[in-house]
Amino acid sequence: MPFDRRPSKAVSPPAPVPKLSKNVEVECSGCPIRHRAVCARCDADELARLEEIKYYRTYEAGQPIAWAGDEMGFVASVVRGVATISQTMADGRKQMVGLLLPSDFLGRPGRASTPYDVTAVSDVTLCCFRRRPFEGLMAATPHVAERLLDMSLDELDAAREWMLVLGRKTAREKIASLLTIVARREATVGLGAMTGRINIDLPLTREAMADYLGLTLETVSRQISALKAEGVLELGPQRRISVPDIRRLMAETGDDMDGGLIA
Amino acid sequence: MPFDRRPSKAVSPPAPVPKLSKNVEVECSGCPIRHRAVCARCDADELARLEEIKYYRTYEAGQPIAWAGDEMGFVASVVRGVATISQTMADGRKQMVGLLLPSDFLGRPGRASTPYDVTAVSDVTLCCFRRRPFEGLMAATPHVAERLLDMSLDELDAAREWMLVLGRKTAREKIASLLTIVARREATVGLGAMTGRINIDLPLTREAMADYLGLTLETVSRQISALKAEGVLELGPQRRISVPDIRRLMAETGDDMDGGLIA
DNA sequence: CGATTCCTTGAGACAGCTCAATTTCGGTGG
DNA sequence: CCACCGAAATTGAGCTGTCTCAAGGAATCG
Repeated sequence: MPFDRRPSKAVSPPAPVPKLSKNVEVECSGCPIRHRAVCARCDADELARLEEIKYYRTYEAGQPIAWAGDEMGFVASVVRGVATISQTMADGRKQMVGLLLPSDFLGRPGRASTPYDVTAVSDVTLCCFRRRPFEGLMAATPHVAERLLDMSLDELDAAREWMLVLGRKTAREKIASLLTIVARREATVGLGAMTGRINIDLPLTREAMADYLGLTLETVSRQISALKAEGVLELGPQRRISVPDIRRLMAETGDDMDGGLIA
Repeated sequence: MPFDRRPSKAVSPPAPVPKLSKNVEVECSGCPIRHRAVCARCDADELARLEEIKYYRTYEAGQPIAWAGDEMGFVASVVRGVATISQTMADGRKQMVGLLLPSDFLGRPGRASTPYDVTAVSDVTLCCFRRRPFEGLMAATPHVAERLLDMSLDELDAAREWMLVLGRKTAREKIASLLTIVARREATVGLGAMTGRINIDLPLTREAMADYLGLTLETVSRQISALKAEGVLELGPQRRISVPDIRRLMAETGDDMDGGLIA
């Protein structure tokens, strides 16, 4: 059953009716990404106005969220799940250019159509805001725009870090970098420090990793096998990866990891 | 001989006296990047406040503007010249992650130190704003922050386009992509349309291009020689490149260039 | 003009790609 | 619960685009 929106209020017909899913989380206050998403700095008043224009939408693993060139009537925060942002060339070569994890922002205010394919990798829940009202809200209240600027600059840094990975690192270093980055991100968000054993839950197929790293899936597989053979990582079922000693993995990234957050 | 500036106007003392260079351009109204830089949307009032905290600084070709890890007391707009943003790995591998052309913004409000090396490639003039006052101004007036968000999102798009280049394109396609991007940018800014013969003034050495493209300088040289041999481009003195037919070059980028701005 | 820096070109090596064959995994229905 | 199926992953063998190492040549600048 789709979440039901406030049942009162004779539904204003222009609103696009999303046809999805059972979850009915409406309270921002209880939202798992409340303090990390684009709404992080909103005060009660701003939150209330966001709440008015927000709705949830879910996608199953593997489903497209948008194709390049699509009109996107909304922008959104990822509440849970993982999605990828990718570009495809005419002959099929594909490159992932972003990974959307919970609290990440999707879409660009002021632009109607995405230039990227966006795909749900695991089951994904989005907290969507219709674009127009969101843009109005951005103009009216400073905190959303401020936060979005900060998040965008973080993304730009991430993209630049990734450019180094793509342009200059070996296959092995690329794999280690991907896993380290995801591990770091998971450590930051939730539980666990960047030390000792770490479990990485990265629901990407070998092919998806390859598209991320600018490699072929065979090369990804070979490198992972090699790292496993050397004991740097262990493979569980369900694409689960366990890293006995995160520092050994980080040592394989090629980065100067002195300036690390190592205990 | 460098441009000489209006010699008049007793300098207002509070401005930090840049110890550089003879040029003293003070009027925003006559600024060549007035309508494209971070100040583009400022009204007269906001501009006046910017004018109070701004000062010019110049760097000669080849000089470093900042090293990774440096404290940066200012943020800045590039007024003229070209600078590169790059990252270097411990073992010397280097990757450019950004190209700063006139009107581009340098630095991140809210952060004291750069994570990147920034280098002047040609003689560069920056319009600098001391960081603290600039941050204050951003909080106080909406137009600067708005414009900066837009510019950052454009940069993010550019970075993502670059990720495709780095991850999935062949050496030849990389060269063609770099030249096309610069040509497009030059066409947008100034003179010339994206059609017919185009002159590209890209003051990058082969090595710098290689660092940009994730290649070696030898491969860059070979590919450029090949394109020249095929008549796709002509090499002048001073690193000047002339493209007889821009569409032939664009056809080599691997992009689907249907959606082009081709006449 | 020398000296330096940048560019070009060649020849051989190698990392990662391509093509191809199994094997393992995860689900599904009998 | 097991047999089966398709998708994903692994592994092998040979190929190739780019890198590495090396030697000249062309600019540019005191």
